[in-house]
Parts: sequence; C-alpha cells; structure tokens
Amino acid sequence: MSSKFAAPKGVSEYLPPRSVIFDYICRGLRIPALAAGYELIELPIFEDTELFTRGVGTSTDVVSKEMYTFEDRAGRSLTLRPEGTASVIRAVIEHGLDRGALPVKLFYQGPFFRAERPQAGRYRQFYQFGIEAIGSDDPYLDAEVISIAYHGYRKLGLKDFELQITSLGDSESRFTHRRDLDSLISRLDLDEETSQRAQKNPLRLFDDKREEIRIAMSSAPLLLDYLSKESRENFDQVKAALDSLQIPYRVNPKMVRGLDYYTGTTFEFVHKGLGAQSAIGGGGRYDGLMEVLGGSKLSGIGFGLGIDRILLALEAEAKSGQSLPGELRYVDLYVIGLGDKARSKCFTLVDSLRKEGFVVEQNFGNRAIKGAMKAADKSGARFTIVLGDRELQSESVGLKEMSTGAVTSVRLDALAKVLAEKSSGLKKI
RNA sequence: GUGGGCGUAGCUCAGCUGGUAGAGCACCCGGUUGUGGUCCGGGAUGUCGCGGGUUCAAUCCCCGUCGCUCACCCCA
Repeated sequence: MSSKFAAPKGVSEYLPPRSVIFDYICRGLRIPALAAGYELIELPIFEDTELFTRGVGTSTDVVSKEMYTFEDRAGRSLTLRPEGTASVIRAVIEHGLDRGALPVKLFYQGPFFRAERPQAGRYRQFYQFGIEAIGSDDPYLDAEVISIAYHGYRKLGLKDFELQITSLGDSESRFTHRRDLDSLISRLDLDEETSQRAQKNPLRLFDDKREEIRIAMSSAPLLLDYLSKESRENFDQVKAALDSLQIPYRVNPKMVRGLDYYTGTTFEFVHKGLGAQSAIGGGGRYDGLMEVLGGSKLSGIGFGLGIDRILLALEAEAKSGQSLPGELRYVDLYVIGLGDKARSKCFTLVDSLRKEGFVVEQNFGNRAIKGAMKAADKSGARFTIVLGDRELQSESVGLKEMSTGAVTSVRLDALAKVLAEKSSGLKKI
C-alpha cells in the first residue's frame, strides 16, 4: 500500500488500458493536420527561460507563477516548456523556415509543464497536440486551422463539445476598448487581488465566477463592438468560411484566452462533461509574436489541444452511452507450447507468424494447459495454437477458434495458408 | 497560495453511538491425467496513510502531519 515512491504531484500517467486510448487520440488528431500538409516538428522540452517571459508575457499567470525554472551547470536559466507556440516560433526563426514557402505549417505533440495546483483535467505535466501556421493573415487560414482541430475531435468520435470564437481585433481596436473597460472597472469596488488582476488584463474579469463580478461585468463594453472595419470584415470572413464547411460555432464575445500574445481570431473548444476545466483546446492568431522573439514581422495562427482532457471527454461520453472508440487491445493468435521440445518449436513458430504480420502472443513458464488457455482467453486472441508432443509427432498444431471453441488439427506446413484463409477477419499490422 | 472532501486487501468500497477487520471484483489452486469463458469448492494478501493524545480498549473520538481529490485563481 504505502510504496516508497509515488509519481510527483499532479503529473498525468497513463497505464494500460487507458494508455491505448491516449495513443489513439494522438494518432487521430494528427490525421487532419497531415491531410492539410502540416509537418511534424520535434521541439526541446526545455528552453531558455527568456523565450517564455518575452513570448508568453510576464503579465500572464503562466509566466509569473507557474513555470518550472532551473539553472543548468553553467548558470543558464532554463524552463520546462509551459506551452508550445513560443518554441515553434523560436525554431522557425532560428532555422529560417520562414524563408521558404509560406505559410510554414507545423504540428507538434508532447508534454508540457505548469506548476499549478492540480485538479480534474489540470495537471503539472500534461500533453498537447498543436499546430502553427506562420506567414499568412488570410482569414481562410484561420478557418483551416480551426477546421483541423474540429475534424480531429470528430475523428476521435467526440460529439459533446462546442466551438466558441471571437476576435480580439487589431491593436487600435483593443486600445479604445481597454480605455472604456478600464474606466468601468475603476468605478467597481474590487478587492486588492481582483483589481490587480484587472490591471494586468481587464478581460479576465469577464471570466470571473463570482456572482457580483458577473453582474457588474454584464454591462461592460465588449471588445467585439469595438472592432475596426477591417477587423470586423476579417472576422466575418472567418465565420463565413466556417459556415461554408458547416462547422458549428458560437460567437462568445466574453471568451478570454490566458496567453497575452493573441490578436484577431481566437477560439476555444469546450466540452460539457468535464467539470471546471472544460476547455479541451484553444488557440488563435498572434500578430506580434514573431517580431517580439526577434524574427520578421509575420502573422501566425495555431492551436493547442489538451490530450489529457480529450481522454476525459471521451470517457465522459462513453459513460453516457457511447462506447469508447477503437479496439483497446487486439491479438490474432496465442501460441501454447507443451513440454520442452514443443516450446522450442513454438518459439520459432511465433517469430515466423509475426513476420507474416499476425499479432501473436505466446505462453511463458511452461504452464499446464488449463492455465495457459486461461491466459489465451484473457489475451483476447481470436485463435489459440496448441503444440505439444502429439502435434510434434504428427507435425501439426491444434488450432482453436476462441469464439466457438472449435478445435481443428492443422498440418504445420499448411498453417500459414489456413490462417491466411481465416484471416479475412484478422487484422494484420 | 486559499478552501471543502477523502486516506481500510492489487482495484472499488463496507465497517451500526469505541471492543485490534469484511464484501465484490481481480489473482492462485482444485473439480476436468492436453483445451478458456459459466458453475462449484478451496486459498493468499492488510504496520485500517503516518505521529501523538483521550481511554481498560481507537479503523472509529481529538490534535498534528503527509498524501490524494475537488473547487477558487488560472488554464489544455
């Protein structure tokens, strides 16, 4: 019970059979990205701390209190990556990827780290799948990026989620809006902590869950009403493009994104079955980020999808009737050898069957057949092959179809052919 | 950082107003000398999170502590 070691607080671990679903999610999400010509980028897990303080912004909670920062032996300050976009942009600039065809289209996946208090769907080590498209401000690109996330979720079989979108407009739009919003907030009677938060980013108050704040904010000016003509037209084009793909969305002018680099189109996917941390993914456009990080003045857009939360969402939907997608485990054949000679024969037989592409497990430990059959049953194998002294004599095997229990004797030299005949239903890998 | 809930078998949990522990599932063995699932019989496993206090006696009450969990803040 009280084992000496436990995983560090708040990290997500995935063991079988859940790990199979985790893998299924990772593979599923990248399909729409690959279909749109995005390419994999593998990034470091830690980066120069300054990349995040400058890229994500010191006013964000992520940077100000949630980073795992440490010094290496040469005294450099490094930080476990709390998000992916800054790293992608850094790599694009460092390697001059933006000097080729634009937009640069990349996807990534892996662990991220934030030193927060863990709760349902929020971990200190969590996993994201993300894409970034850099070097175009075409509203169709906004819609494409959103559609890739949307189709990813659908590919996995997710249903009970909502896409929310809004636009943060250009800097003039935000400037005039903020002036009006600040003047409203300054008239509110806020506690110290809240007013400090409001100073950093007044939009955050739209997200506050306290009743009195929500009432006070209900009359607050909405950024969406302050968009310049150009920004508004751009947002309308994004919406029209989504409409043309029949991707449902809800415009949520009070949506708040946590990272300060967002401009223009921003969006979030929210799942109903999740509890307090309901966002299963989100993203948006970032006009100034490339420049802030020392690159050229290119606009980009991307998203990050929370794999941990998608897994929770799939489980939540499974609970309410849907079955979990995909086969959790698949085995074609289970091979049992009885006795030393037969086991030696089986060991090579298993190897050759795998080379033919079958998923094959074998029995270990020279168990009695009863226990071995039990293990075969548990493996989920569709067929079990039994080979003992009798079969060795006749150069055959016993082939048992597990669903019916029928056993047939098959000559060894005909085994591959017989299995091939039966394998119309077998899933070779 | 703040607040609530919970720590009993590998897992999920029960344990009435204090008398040193149980169920289901899983696991192992047998009923079936070479054939799984169902059924029947048998079996192993716990420092009752840790430390202290009250008491003749604490899994149960009190205090502390650690851990988990949910929520706030914030976010994927």
